[in-house]
Amino acid sequence: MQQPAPPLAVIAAALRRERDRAGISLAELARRAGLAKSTLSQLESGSGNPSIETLWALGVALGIPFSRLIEAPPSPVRVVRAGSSPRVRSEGADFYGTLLTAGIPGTRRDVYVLELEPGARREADPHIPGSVEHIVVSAGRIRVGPVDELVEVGPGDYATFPGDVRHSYEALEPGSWAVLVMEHR
Amino acid sequence: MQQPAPPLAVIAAALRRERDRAGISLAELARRAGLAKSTLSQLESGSGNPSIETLWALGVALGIPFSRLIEAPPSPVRVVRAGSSPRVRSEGADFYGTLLTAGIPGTRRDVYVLELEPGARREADPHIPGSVEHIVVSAGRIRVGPVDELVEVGPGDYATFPGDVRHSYEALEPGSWAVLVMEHR
DNA sequence: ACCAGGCGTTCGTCAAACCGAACGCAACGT
DNA sequence: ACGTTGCGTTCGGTTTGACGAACGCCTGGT
Repeated sequence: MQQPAPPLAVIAAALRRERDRAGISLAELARRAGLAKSTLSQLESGSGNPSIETLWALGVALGIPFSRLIEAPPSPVRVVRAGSSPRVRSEGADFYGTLLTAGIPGTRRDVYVLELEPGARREADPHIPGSVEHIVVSAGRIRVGPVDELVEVGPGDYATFPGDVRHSYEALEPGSWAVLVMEHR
Repeated sequence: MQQPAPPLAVIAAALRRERDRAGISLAELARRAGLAKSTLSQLESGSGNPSIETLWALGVALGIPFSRLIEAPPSPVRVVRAGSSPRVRSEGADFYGTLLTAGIPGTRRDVYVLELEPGARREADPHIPGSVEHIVVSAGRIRVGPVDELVEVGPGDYATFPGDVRHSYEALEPGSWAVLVMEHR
Protein backbone atom coordinates (compact mmCIF):
# COMPACT_ATOMS: atom_id res chain seq x y z
CA MET A 1 0.00 0.00 0.00
CA GLN A 2 1.30 3.39 -0.88
CA GLN A 3 -1.19 6.23 -0.93
CA PRO A 4 -4.43 4.46 -0.34
CA ALA A 5 -6.47 7.56 0.10
CA PRO A 6 -8.64 9.43 -2.32
CA PRO A 7 -6.87 12.39 -3.83
CA LEU A 8 -9.55 15.04 -3.84
CA ALA A 9 -10.83 15.02 -0.31
CA VAL A 10 -7.38 14.60 1.14
CA ILE A 11 -6.15 17.69 -0.61
CA ALA A 12 -9.15 19.66 0.49
CA ALA A 13 -8.52 18.66 4.08
CA ALA A 14 -4.79 19.23 3.87
CA LEU A 15 -5.35 22.65 2.45
CA ARG A 16 -7.61 23.70 5.23
CA ARG A 17 -5.42 22.12 7.87
CA GLU A 18 -2.28 23.88 6.67
CA ARG A 19 -4.00 27.18 6.27
CA ASP A 20 -5.31 26.96 9.81
CA ARG A 21 -1.85 26.17 10.99
CA ALA A 22 -0.50 29.22 9.23
CA GLY A 23 -3.25 31.24 10.85
CA ILE A 24 -4.25 33.16 7.75
CA SER A 25 -7.57 33.71 6.09
CA LEU A 26 -8.70 32.11 2.89
CA ALA A 27 -8.60 35.47 1.17
CA GLU A 28 -5.10 36.16 2.41
CA LEU A 29 -3.79 32.83 1.22
CA ALA A 30 -5.39 33.29 -2.17
CA ARG A 31 -3.73 36.68 -2.40
CA ARG A 32 -0.29 35.34 -1.54
CA ALA A 33 -0.62 32.44 -3.93
CA GLY A 34 -1.87 34.67 -6.70
CA LEU A 35 -5.16 32.84 -7.01
CA ALA A 36 -8.76 33.89 -7.01
CA LYS A 37 -10.54 33.51 -3.71
CA SER A 38 -13.24 31.58 -5.47
CA THR A 39 -10.79 29.00 -6.68
CA LEU A 40 -9.41 28.38 -3.26
CA SER A 41 -12.85 28.29 -1.74
CA GLN A 42 -13.91 25.54 -4.08
CA LEU A 43 -10.75 23.63 -3.47
CA GLU A 44 -11.17 23.65 0.27
CA SER A 45 -14.76 22.59 -0.09
CA GLY A 46 -13.62 19.51 -1.94
CA SER A 47 -15.24 20.39 -5.23
CA GLY A 48 -12.55 20.87 -7.76
CA ASN A 49 -9.57 19.22 -9.26
CA PRO A 50 -6.69 21.68 -9.10
CA SER A 51 -3.92 21.83 -11.63
CA ILE A 52 -0.39 21.21 -10.51
CA GLU A 53 0.57 24.83 -10.91
CA THR A 54 -2.30 25.90 -8.73
CA LEU A 55 -1.44 23.47 -5.98
CA TRP A 56 2.21 24.37 -6.27
CA ALA A 57 1.47 28.04 -5.80
CA LEU A 58 -0.42 27.17 -2.65
CA GLY A 59 2.44 25.11 -1.34
CA VAL A 60 4.85 27.95 -1.88
CA ALA A 61 2.51 30.49 -0.33
CA LEU A 62 2.12 28.27 2.71
CA GLY A 63 5.84 27.71 2.91
CA ILE A 64 5.51 23.97 3.04
CA PRO A 65 6.88 21.20 0.89
CA PHE A 66 4.39 20.51 -1.80
CA SER A 67 4.02 16.91 -0.81
CA ARG A 68 2.39 17.81 2.47
CA LEU A 69 -0.66 18.90 0.54
CA ILE A 70 -1.27 15.45 -0.77
CA GLU A 71 -0.61 13.60 2.46
CA ALA A 72 -3.22 12.56 4.91
CA PRO A 73 -3.00 14.53 8.14
CA PRO A 74 -0.16 13.32 10.33
CA SER A 75 -1.40 11.09 13.05
CA PRO A 76 -2.00 13.06 16.20
CA VAL A 77 -1.35 9.98 18.26
CA ARG A 78 2.04 9.97 19.84
CA VAL A 79 3.56 7.23 21.94
CA VAL A 80 6.66 7.39 24.08
CA ARG A 81 7.83 3.98 25.17
CA ALA A 82 9.22 3.52 28.62
CA GLY A 83 12.90 4.35 28.74
CA SER A 84 13.01 5.66 25.19
CA SER A 85 13.31 9.28 26.24
CA PRO A 86 16.37 10.88 27.81
CA ARG A 87 16.05 11.28 31.53
CA VAL A 88 17.01 14.61 32.99
CA ARG A 89 18.47 15.00 36.41
CA SER A 90 16.56 17.61 38.29
CA GLU A 91 18.71 20.45 39.56
CA GLY A 92 19.43 20.18 43.24
CA ALA A 93 16.91 17.43 43.72
CA ASP A 94 17.78 13.80 43.93
CA PHE A 95 15.71 12.25 41.17
CA TYR A 96 15.53 11.82 37.43
CA GLY A 97 12.67 13.09 35.33
CA THR A 98 11.41 12.49 31.85
CA LEU A 99 9.57 15.32 30.17
CA LEU A 100 6.66 13.87 28.28
CA THR A 101 4.72 16.99 27.47
CA ALA A 102 5.21 20.62 28.37
CA GLY A 103 2.33 22.54 29.80
CA ILE A 104 0.77 25.20 27.63
CA PRO A 105 -0.12 28.45 29.40
CA GLY A 106 -3.83 29.06 29.48
CA THR A 107 -4.80 25.44 29.40
CA ARG A 108 -6.22 23.39 32.23
CA ARG A 109 -4.94 19.96 32.96
CA ASP A 110 -7.06 17.72 35.07
CA VAL A 111 -5.48 14.61 36.47
CA TYR A 112 -7.29 11.32 36.91
CA VAL A 113 -6.39 7.85 37.94
CA LEU A 114 -7.87 5.27 35.64
CA GLU A 115 -8.44 1.75 36.91
CA LEU A 116 -9.55 -0.79 34.37
CA GLU A 117 -10.27 -4.46 34.29
CA PRO A 118 -10.04 -6.58 31.15
CA GLY A 119 -13.19 -7.01 29.13
CA ALA A 120 -14.70 -3.74 30.16
CA ARG A 121 -14.01 -1.52 27.22
CA ARG A 122 -14.79 2.06 28.01
CA GLU A 123 -15.85 4.16 25.08
CA ALA A 124 -15.74 7.90 25.48
CA ASP A 125 -17.61 10.31 23.30
CA PRO A 126 -15.73 13.33 22.02
CA HIS A 127 -15.04 16.05 24.55
CA ILE A 128 -14.97 19.72 23.80
CA PRO A 129 -12.96 20.65 20.71
CA GLY A 130 -9.28 21.18 21.26
CA SER A 131 -9.00 18.91 24.24
CA VAL A 132 -6.08 16.54 24.42
CA GLU A 133 -5.55 13.45 26.52
CA HIS A 134 -2.32 12.20 28.03
CA ILE A 135 -1.93 8.84 29.62
CA VAL A 136 0.89 7.12 31.46
CA VAL A 137 0.46 3.48 32.29
CA SER A 138 1.36 2.50 35.84
CA ALA A 139 0.66 -1.21 35.69
CA GLY A 140 -0.76 -3.74 33.28
CA ARG A 141 -1.41 -3.16 29.61
CA ILE A 142 -3.95 -0.85 28.05
CA ARG A 143 -5.22 -0.38 24.53
CA VAL A 144 -6.13 3.22 24.08
CA GLY A 145 -6.61 6.01 21.54
CA PRO A 146 -9.04 7.15 18.88
CA VAL A 147 -11.22 4.23 17.89
CA ASP A 148 -9.65 4.00 14.47
CA GLU A 149 -6.10 4.25 15.71
CA LEU A 150 -5.66 2.33 18.91
CA VAL A 151 -2.24 1.81 20.43
CA GLU A 152 -1.11 -0.64 23.06
CA VAL A 153 0.88 0.68 25.98
CA GLY A 154 2.45 -0.88 29.04
CA PRO A 155 4.04 0.24 32.28
CA GLY A 156 6.00 3.47 31.86
CA ASP A 157 4.69 4.08 28.36
CA TYR A 158 3.16 7.41 27.51
CA ALA A 159 0.55 8.12 24.88
CA THR A 160 -1.22 11.26 23.83
CA PHE A 161 -4.09 11.76 21.43
CA PRO A 162 -6.92 14.17 20.69
CA GLY A 163 -9.83 14.03 23.08
CA ASP A 164 -12.33 15.60 20.74
CA VAL A 165 -12.91 12.46 18.74
CA ARG A 166 -14.42 9.15 19.77
CA HIS A 167 -11.86 7.18 21.71
CA SER A 168 -11.70 4.24 24.04
CA TYR A 169 -9.78 2.59 26.87
CA GLU A 170 -9.45 -1.13 27.33
CA ALA A 171 -7.39 -3.08 29.81
CA LEU A 172 -5.60 -6.12 28.47
CA GLU A 173 -4.45 -7.44 31.83
CA PRO A 174 -6.00 -7.59 35.27
CA GLY A 175 -4.98 -4.85 37.64
CA SER A 176 -4.22 -2.34 34.94
CA TRP A 177 -4.23 1.25 35.92
CA ALA A 178 -2.90 4.51 34.56
CA VAL A 179 -2.66 8.20 35.16
CA LEU A 180 -4.79 10.21 32.80
CA VAL A 181 -4.32 13.90 32.23
CA MET A 182 -7.14 15.65 30.45
CA GLU A 183 -6.13 18.91 28.86
CA HIS A 184 -8.48 21.60 27.69
CA ARG A 185 -8.42 25.33 27.31
CA MET B 1 14.73 25.64 0.71
CA GLN B 2 12.31 22.83 0.17
CA GLN B 3 11.42 21.99 -3.40
CA PRO B 4 13.47 24.46 -5.33
CA ALA B 5 12.67 23.05 -8.69
CA PRO B 6 10.15 24.12 -11.27
CA PRO B 7 7.03 22.00 -11.24
CA LEU B 8 6.24 21.57 -14.91
CA ALA B 9 9.46 20.33 -16.39
CA VAL B 10 10.16 18.12 -13.42
CA ILE B 11 6.89 16.31 -13.86
CA ALA B 12 7.43 15.89 -17.54
CA ALA B 13 10.83 14.36 -16.88
CA ALA B 14 9.59 12.22 -14.02
CA LEU B 15 6.78 10.91 -16.14
CA ARG B 16 9.06 9.85 -18.92
CA ARG B 17 11.60 8.40 -16.52
CA GLU B 18 9.06 6.28 -14.67
CA ARG B 19 7.42 5.11 -17.82
CA ASP B 20 10.76 4.02 -19.20
CA ARG B 21 11.46 2.24 -15.97
CA ALA B 22 8.16 0.40 -16.25
CA GLY B 23 9.06 -0.45 -19.83
CA ILE B 24 5.71 0.36 -21.35
CA SER B 25 4.71 2.52 -24.27
CA LEU B 26 3.05 5.87 -24.03
CA ALA B 27 -0.09 4.47 -25.54
CA GLU B 28 -0.11 1.59 -23.09
CA LEU B 29 0.28 3.86 -20.10
CA ALA B 30 -2.45 6.16 -21.34
CA ARG B 31 -4.70 3.15 -21.71
CA ARG B 32 -4.04 1.91 -18.19
CA ALA B 33 -4.51 5.32 -16.69
CA GLY B 34 -7.68 5.92 -18.62
CA LEU B 35 -6.34 8.97 -20.39
CA ALA B 36 -6.10 10.01 -23.99
CA LYS B 37 -2.78 9.40 -25.62
CA SER B 38 -2.72 12.99 -26.67
CA THR B 39 -2.96 14.18 -23.12
CA LEU B 40 -0.07 12.08 -21.98
CA SER B 41 1.98 13.03 -25.01
CA GLN B 42 1.64 16.70 -24.18
CA LEU B 43 2.43 16.10 -20.55
CA GLU B 44 5.64 14.28 -21.32
CA SER B 45 6.62 16.99 -23.75
CA GLY B 46 6.40 19.51 -20.94
CA SER B 47 3.53 21.48 -22.39
CA GLY B 48 0.61 21.14 -20.08
CA ASN B 49 -0.42 21.59 -16.54
CA PRO B 50 -2.10 18.41 -15.43
CA SER B 51 -4.86 18.26 -12.90
CA ILE B 52 -4.37 16.29 -9.74
CA GLU B 53 -6.73 13.57 -10.85
CA THR B 54 -4.85 13.15 -14.08
CA LEU B 55 -1.51 12.87 -12.36
CA TRP B 56 -2.96 10.59 -9.75
CA ALA B 57 -4.26 8.22 -12.39
CA LEU B 58 -0.79 8.08 -13.86
CA GLY B 59 0.76 7.37 -10.51
CA VAL B 60 -1.64 4.51 -9.93
CA ALA B 61 -1.13 3.12 -13.41
CA LEU B 62 2.61 3.21 -12.90
CA GLY B 63 2.30 1.64 -9.50
CA ILE B 64 4.35 4.26 -7.78
CA PRO B 65 3.66 6.61 -4.91
CA PHE B 66 2.24 9.74 -6.36
CA SER B 67 4.95 11.88 -4.86
CA ARG B 68 7.61 10.36 -7.06
CA LEU B 69 6.09 12.16 -9.99
CA ILE B 70 6.78 15.53 -8.50
CA GLU B 71 10.26 14.82 -7.28
CA ALA B 72 13.38 15.60 -9.19
CA PRO B 73 15.20 12.47 -10.24
CA PRO B 74 17.09 11.02 -7.31
CA SER B 75 20.65 12.21 -7.43
CA PRO B 76 22.86 9.53 -8.89
CA VAL B 77 25.79 11.01 -7.04
CA ARG B 78 26.64 9.12 -3.91
CA VAL B 79 29.35 9.95 -1.42
CA VAL B 80 30.68 7.80 1.37
CA ARG B 81 32.83 9.74 3.79
CA ALA B 82 35.88 8.13 5.26
CA GLY B 83 35.02 6.07 8.29
CA SER B 84 31.28 6.49 7.87
CA SER B 85 30.74 2.93 6.75
CA PRO B 86 30.97 -0.13 8.94
CA ARG B 87 34.20 -1.98 8.46
CA VAL B 88 34.02 -5.72 8.04
CA ARG B 89 36.70 -8.04 9.28
CA SER B 90 37.72 -10.30 6.52
CA GLU B 91 37.33 -13.96 7.36
CA GLY B 92 40.62 -15.56 8.21
CA ALA B 93 42.61 -12.60 7.00
CA ASP B 94 44.02 -9.98 9.24
CA PHE B 95 42.55 -6.79 7.90
CA TYR B 96 39.39 -4.75 7.85
CA GLY B 97 37.50 -3.94 4.70
CA THR B 98 34.82 -1.48 3.73
CA LEU B 99 32.52 -2.41 0.92
CA LEU B 100 31.92 0.62 -1.22
CA THR B 101 30.28 -0.90 -4.23
CA ALA B 102 29.53 -4.44 -5.23
CA GLY B 103 30.57 -5.64 -8.63
CA ILE B 104 27.85 -6.38 -11.14
CA PRO B 105 28.29 -9.52 -13.22
CA GLY B 106 28.80 -8.76 -16.86
CA THR B 107 30.31 -5.36 -16.35
CA ARG B 108 33.91 -4.39 -16.84
CA ARG B 109 35.69 -2.31 -14.28
CA ASP B 110 38.86 -0.61 -15.33
CA VAL B 111 41.07 0.80 -12.65
CA TYR B 112 43.09 3.98 -13.01
CA VAL B 113 45.23 6.09 -10.80
CA LEU B 114 44.42 9.73 -11.15
CA GLU B 115 47.06 12.31 -10.28
CA LEU B 116 45.99 15.90 -10.28
CA GLU B 117 47.51 19.23 -9.47
CA PRO B 118 45.46 22.25 -8.42
CA GLY B 119 44.38 24.63 -11.13
CA ALA B 120 44.26 22.03 -13.82
CA ARG B 121 40.62 21.22 -14.07
CA ARG B 122 40.03 18.21 -16.22
CA GLU B 123 36.74 18.09 -18.04
CA ALA B 124 35.61 14.79 -19.40
CA ASP B 125 33.00 14.42 -22.08
CA PRO B 126 30.32 11.80 -21.58
CA HIS B 127 31.41 8.22 -22.05
CA ILE B 128 29.24 5.48 -23.43
CA PRO B 129 25.75 5.32 -21.94
CA GLY B 130 25.40 3.32 -18.77
CA SER B 131 28.95 3.81 -17.62
CA VAL B 132 29.54 4.64 -13.99
CA GLU B 133 32.58 6.10 -12.29
CA HIS B 134 33.86 5.31 -8.81
CA ILE B 135 36.57 7.27 -7.13
CA VAL B 136 38.44 6.89 -3.85
CA VAL B 137 40.71 9.72 -2.80
CA SER B 138 44.13 8.67 -1.58
CA ALA B 139 45.60 12.06 -0.76
CA GLY B 140 44.69 15.71 -1.06
CA ARG B 141 41.27 17.05 -1.88
CA ILE B 142 39.36 16.73 -5.12
CA ARG B 143 36.21 18.30 -6.46
CA VAL B 144 34.54 15.83 -8.73
CA GLY B 145 31.26 14.79 -10.29
CA PRO B 146 28.80 15.86 -12.96
CA VAL B 147 29.44 19.49 -13.81
CA ASP B 148 26.18 20.59 -12.27
CA GLU B 149 26.59 18.59 -9.12
CA LEU B 150 30.16 18.63 -7.94
CA VAL B 151 31.14 17.19 -4.60
CA GLU B 152 34.29 17.67 -2.60
CA VAL B 153 36.06 14.59 -1.30
CA GLY B 154 39.17 14.02 0.79
CA PRO B 155 41.37 11.11 1.80
CA GLY B 156 39.37 7.92 2.28
CA ASP B 157 36.21 9.39 0.86
CA TYR B 158 34.37 7.53 -1.86
CA ALA B 159 32.16 9.03 -4.55
CA THR B 160 30.28 7.51 -7.43
CA PHE B 161 28.40 9.17 -10.26
CA PRO B 162 27.28 8.51 -13.83
CA GLY B 163 29.99 8.64 -16.44
CA ASP B 164 27.67 9.26 -19.35
CA VAL B 165 27.23 12.93 -18.64
CA ARG B 166 29.74 15.77 -18.69
CA HIS B 167 31.83 15.64 -15.56
CA SER B 168 35.07 17.00 -14.24
CA TYR B 169 37.95 16.45 -11.83
CA GLU B 170 39.76 19.22 -10.06
CA ALA B 171 42.41 19.01 -7.37
CA LEU B 172 42.11 21.47 -4.53
CA GLU B 173 45.47 20.71 -2.93
CA PRO B 174 48.90 19.89 -4.31
CA GLY B 175 49.77 16.23 -4.48
CA SER B 176 46.22 15.04 -4.78
CA TRP B 177 45.67 11.63 -6.21
CA ALA B 178 42.94 9.06 -6.29
CA VAL B 179 41.95 5.67 -7.54
CA LEU B 180 39.39 5.78 -10.28
CA VAL B 181 37.33 2.80 -11.32
CA MET B 182 35.52 3.12 -14.60
CA GLU B 183 32.60 0.74 -14.97
CA HIS B 184 30.92 -0.14 -18.20
CA ARG B 185 29.11 -3.07 -19.66
C1' DA C 1 -27.17 53.92 13.45
C1' DC C 2 -24.37 53.88 9.89
C1' DC C 3 -20.64 52.79 6.92
C1' DA C 4 -16.07 50.66 6.04
C1' DG C 5 -13.42 46.73 5.74
C1' DG C 6 -12.60 41.80 5.83
C1' DC C 7 -14.41 37.33 5.57
C1' DG C 8 -16.06 33.13 2.70
C1' DT C 9 -19.42 31.81 -0.87
C1' DT C 10 -21.85 31.91 -5.45
C1' DC C 11 -22.43 33.25 -10.18
C1' DG C 12 -21.29 33.86 -15.33
C1' DT C 13 -17.36 34.13 -18.50
C1' DC C 14 -13.09 32.66 -20.69
C1' DA C 15 -9.01 30.01 -21.34
C1' DA C 16 -7.10 25.61 -21.30
C1' DA C 17 -6.99 20.67 -19.95
C1' DC C 18 -8.67 16.69 -21.80
C1' DC C 19 -10.69 14.07 -25.35
C1' DG C 20 -11.30 11.50 -29.88
C1' DA C 21 -9.97 11.05 -34.56
C1' DA C 22 -6.77 11.37 -37.97
C1' DC C 23 -2.03 11.39 -39.35
C1' DG C 24 2.87 9.76 -40.48
C1' DC C 25 6.18 6.34 -39.28
C1' DA C 26 8.34 1.83 -38.53
C1' DA C 27 8.22 -3.14 -38.00
C1' DC C 28 6.21 -7.39 -39.05
C1' DG C 29 3.39 -11.19 -41.46
C1' DT C 30 1.27 -13.02 -45.39
C1' DA D 1 4.19 -5.53 -52.56
C1' DC D 2 0.61 -4.94 -49.60
C1' DG D 3 -2.25 -4.91 -45.33
C1' DT D 4 -1.85 -4.97 -40.38
C1' DT D 5 -0.51 -3.53 -35.93
C1' DG D 6 1.38 -0.41 -32.59
C1' DC D 7 3.90 3.64 -31.82
C1' DG D 8 3.95 8.94 -30.81
C1' DT D 9 2.34 13.36 -32.58
C1' DT D 10 -1.01 16.88 -34.27
C1' DC D 11 -5.56 18.70 -35.05
C1' DG D 12 -10.59 20.71 -33.81
C1' DG D 13 -14.35 20.17 -30.25
C1' DT D 14 -16.07 19.85 -25.65
C1' DT D 15 -15.76 19.74 -20.67
C1' DT D 16 -14.07 22.19 -16.72
C1' DG D 17 -10.74 24.73 -13.85
C1' DA D 18 -9.60 29.42 -12.77
C1' DC D 19 -10.99 34.10 -12.80
C1' DG D 20 -13.38 38.50 -11.34
C1' DA D 21 -17.51 40.65 -9.68
C1' DA D 22 -21.19 40.61 -6.80
C1' DC D 23 -23.36 38.87 -2.72
C1' DG D 24 -24.49 38.19 2.41
C1' DC D 25 -22.38 38.03 6.79
C1' DC D 26 -19.79 39.82 10.74
C1' DT D 27 -16.87 43.17 13.41
C1' DG D 28 -15.21 47.54 14.63
C1' DG D 29 -14.70 52.50 14.07
C1' DT D 30 -16.81 57.24 13.81
